[in-house]
Amino acid sequence: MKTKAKDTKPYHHGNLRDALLTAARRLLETEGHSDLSLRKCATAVGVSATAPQNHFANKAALLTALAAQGYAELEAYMRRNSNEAADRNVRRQAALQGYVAFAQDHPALYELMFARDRVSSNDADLMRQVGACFVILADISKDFGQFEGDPASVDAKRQMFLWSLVHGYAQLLTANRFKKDAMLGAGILDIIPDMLIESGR
Amino acid sequence: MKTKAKDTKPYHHGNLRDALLTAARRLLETEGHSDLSLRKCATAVGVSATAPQNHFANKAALLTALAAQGYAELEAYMRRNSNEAADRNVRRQAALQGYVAFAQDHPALYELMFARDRVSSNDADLMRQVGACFVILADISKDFGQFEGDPASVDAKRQMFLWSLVHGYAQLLTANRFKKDAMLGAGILDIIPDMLIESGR
DNA sequence: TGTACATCAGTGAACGCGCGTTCACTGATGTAC
DNA sequence: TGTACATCAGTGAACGCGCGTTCACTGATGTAC
Repeated sequence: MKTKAKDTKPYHHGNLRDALLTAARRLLETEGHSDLSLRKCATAVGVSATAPQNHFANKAALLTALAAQGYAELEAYMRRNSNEAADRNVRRQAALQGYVAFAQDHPALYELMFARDRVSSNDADLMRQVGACFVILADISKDFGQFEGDPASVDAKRQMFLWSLVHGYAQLLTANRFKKDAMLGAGILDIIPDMLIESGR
Repeated sequence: MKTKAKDTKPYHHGNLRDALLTAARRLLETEGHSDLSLRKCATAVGVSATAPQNHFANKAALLTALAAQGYAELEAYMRRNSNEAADRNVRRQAALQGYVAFAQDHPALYELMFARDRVSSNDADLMRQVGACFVILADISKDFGQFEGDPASVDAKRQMFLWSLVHGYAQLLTANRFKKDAMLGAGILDIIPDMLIESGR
């Protein structure tokens, strides 16, 4: 950024990759996934239609980067109201509420993150960010609920249970599928059966 | 269908609407949602590009009809291994397994059915089919799990809990998000904590 | 410290493609009399 | 029972649009000597 600070637009953008991602996120949330195009992102940033090619090979690459960014933020949301020193029960509640809050704040991005075949799921950066979220999930699943089987499969079932529950809740909530009045006030913690809360401490 | 059974193609198709829906379903599952177009459906059926307009105003109308069809089938899957005379515990297990089986058999359609903003969700037929599925959900949620609150909100929480769990499981499963070996053998019934099964009978 | 030059990150015109949609039309069907 | 005619469900050429992508190019940056 050592270009002279005139008001003439510099030839090189400086941080086009990030600018494109930001524009893509905005378009994703405002126009929806299927109306998102590389050209629109380029135009939004004020750059020619071909400029994005220097940073993203194609639309899938941009969506993949977007999803990776999403998982990084999801992790931050899950961590934002607790820390490693806190009781696991506190960590679990905070992580679940953060998870749902993320989905509510970025519903289109959240949908993209869990869509089939829209993102190249073997991307290294994406896998890393997904892994970081899974670490939290594994942590808050420990000792939660009773299941049958050997230790490894009990662990797996705990993770699947909690992840399915919070993911399903987040998606049904953001897709506006909870219609009944009595549903509207119920948060993620409210729909976990009491007995699990007792035994999960 | 009183056209003479020559091998010359009749001018009128006879059942173009259904034929288009069938073609659309095949394209949806094989090519993915974003590559589905009215023109492709028309071509697949062997009809001109403008013929579909007589039956579907636009792509959204076709997708909506597709989703409605999906909910009707989901209901059939949920009912297929039990009947109203069976014990509620049997009905619940059968419905949950049927639900997941449907998602596995038609993953792209299932994703469409729960996507945000791809379908006109105020469509009367669609709402009716969704309602029929919800009736089953409400039935199998009765007396399942303990929650706090007045009866109406306890009912709502039970439904939200079970729906979130099975929807999340179905979606994570079909999106191939269960990666660990120990996860692969665990079905929807395996990830419900034992204590709920005991008390839910 | 200067200069030459390779590399990087942009431009802008042009392309072919598939899309939904319009338009004037035509063949088949159903109905009134 | 026949006929006239309205309506329905299709055809096929044409359109404008936005898309990703190509191509030759150019301005800015970084580096070797």
